[in-house]
Amino acid sequence: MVSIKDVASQAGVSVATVSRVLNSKGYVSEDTRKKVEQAIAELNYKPNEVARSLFKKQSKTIGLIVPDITNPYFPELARAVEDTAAKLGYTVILCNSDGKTEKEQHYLDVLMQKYVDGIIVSSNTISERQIKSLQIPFVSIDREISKDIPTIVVENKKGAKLATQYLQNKGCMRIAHISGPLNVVNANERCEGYKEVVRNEQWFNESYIGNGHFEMDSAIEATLELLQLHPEIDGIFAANDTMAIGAIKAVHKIGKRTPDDIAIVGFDGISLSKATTPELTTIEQPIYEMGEKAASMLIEFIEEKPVEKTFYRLDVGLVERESS
Amino acid sequence: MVSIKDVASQAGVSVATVSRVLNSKGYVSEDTRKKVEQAIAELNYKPNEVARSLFKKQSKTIGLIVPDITNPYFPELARAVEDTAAKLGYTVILCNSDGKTEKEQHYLDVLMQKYVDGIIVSSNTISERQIKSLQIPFVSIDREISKDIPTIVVENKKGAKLATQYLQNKGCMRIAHISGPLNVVNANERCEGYKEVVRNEQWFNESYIGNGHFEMDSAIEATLELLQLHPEIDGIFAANDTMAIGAIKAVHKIGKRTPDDIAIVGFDGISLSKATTPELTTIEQPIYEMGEKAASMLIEFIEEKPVEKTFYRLDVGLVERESS
DNA sequence: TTGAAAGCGCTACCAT
DNA sequence: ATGGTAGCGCTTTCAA
Repeated sequence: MVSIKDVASQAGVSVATVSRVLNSKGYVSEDTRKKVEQAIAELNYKPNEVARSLFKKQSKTIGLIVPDITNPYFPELARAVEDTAAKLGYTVILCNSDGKTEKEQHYLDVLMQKYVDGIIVSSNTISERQIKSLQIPFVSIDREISKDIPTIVVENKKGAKLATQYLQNKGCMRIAHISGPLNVVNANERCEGYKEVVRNEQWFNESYIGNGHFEMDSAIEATLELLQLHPEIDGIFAANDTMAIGAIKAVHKIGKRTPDDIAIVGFDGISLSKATTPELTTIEQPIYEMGEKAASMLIEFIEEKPVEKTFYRLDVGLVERESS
Repeated sequence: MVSIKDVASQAGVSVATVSRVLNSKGYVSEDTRKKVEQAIAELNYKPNEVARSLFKKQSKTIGLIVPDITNPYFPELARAVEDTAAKLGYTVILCNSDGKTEKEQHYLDVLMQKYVDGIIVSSNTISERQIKSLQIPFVSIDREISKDIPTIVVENKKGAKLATQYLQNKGCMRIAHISGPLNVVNANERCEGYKEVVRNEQWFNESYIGNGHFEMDSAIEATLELLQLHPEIDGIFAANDTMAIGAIKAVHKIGKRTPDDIAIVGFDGISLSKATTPELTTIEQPIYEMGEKAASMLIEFIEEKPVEKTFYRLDVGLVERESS
């Protein structure tokens, strides 16, 4: 690799001068700048970012910790983060935590050692203390950890109400809910939204809520149980799209039809939801926008630019398709 | 951040000694090692990887360039790469190229500046010359660039033949193909495999091949055209799962049924293929294994360990589900 | 067995 | 306007 020294001698100047033209900082005469630029071009010189990082104590790199990039919600998020970071001159290190505290802590350590300039995390187990002790810019996405931590989330409760009311308006008389793990804030909020709508219905009781883990198999199982217990169910609101797809499968399995016998609504608006038959009616999150916002906010922190707001609760909307 | 100096003075030794215990290299008496380790623990010292990188000229980081992480094929691949890299002490920088040469070149430059130790790329546009000029370990995945470049691909042709023959065995009399972009090697191989099976059928001619771009909308369009031109088609082999899903939708749209009227087989085995109704019969690639292999091979190169083989063509298999 | 010091490539301060 | 040089945190000779 050609270094700044090579450029300096090639151009017949000192490394200090080369550094100046590199960073457009300090006085450089037009003439010498030309010479240096030519030398750079001739040698195809690219400054060594590692050396820069060591000196500047920042690396133009951010870390992104997600539970599992294989979960269809996260690729779009990751893409948005990467796009935005790249646009602003940053690079992103991807980490999969599987939602496990040890893995998260491990990655946090590794990222700190690599001098990343900031971190975006989607986690329910990480604590405010843990984050604060890092002492670097941080954004929590899709999960609310503390009002004190910059956060991007969506209107979970509102979305859940929207979904449930929509099902009511469609004429559903018995609406069940398949929840996510209730210790996860967003799953809990979605469940609350559902309950708020049906709580006062005379038919309602807690047995209309089945528990899933945000993935398909658990939802199939939950749906099957629900339908056995309450054959009169004619509408299901699932706490995410993957589970809604599981619900569709379960309904199909016992020979009923979607939406004719049972209408189904999901949550998230992952691209998968357009690929199923019937296409899924869902509460759409602005996933790309969330990633974009998280990255740009993080980088504003990093570059110490003024940040107007540090807590975003983005809006969601109903996308009506064929499953309802 | 606490540095090696802090540890040294805390332990009452020189930085050289601390470095020795850090790397278990050179002589250190049991006694002083204990002292140093204690100091490290007390101060919760973590060596600065950037400084290490600068000296060692390697960063324990690898780059992963994919066209688009949002394409359902790549998350699983990325996960495998990340898992394997993490296990071996490496970190991965994710880059989305959209298959564009400029973006690829840009990321290649950036990754070089960051001193990544190696790069894994999925690309059709990148050239052997480009790669060779990088002078760092490199693995091409899912795309064959040159016999000279370490590569992980699958038996595309064999898989395509498998799919087409299977459709024949299922009793299909007129089997169409929806190809990917034919300038992409794997799309071309899959098309060749299909042709090899049907070429000698009396009904066959090139108009049974529709062109898609490996994504859903193009496949819907292609299928609609194909079906209009040849209403007698009773089997479709799509060059990837996303397009197969598009085909299912198109078939559904014109009121025919899958698999009763038209059987459909895809290619890839992405997790999406299990989520559709009907579930997709497909030629399954060992995606995770490919990512795993790519990462471990790359790291073997990086660490200059002996590598037995540098070109893997992994096997594929038919997974029979409901769409056929 | 340990320490002093050079040097990885770069930036920024201080001279000139 | 330009150059010399210290120093970012670490590893690795070389000497002691």
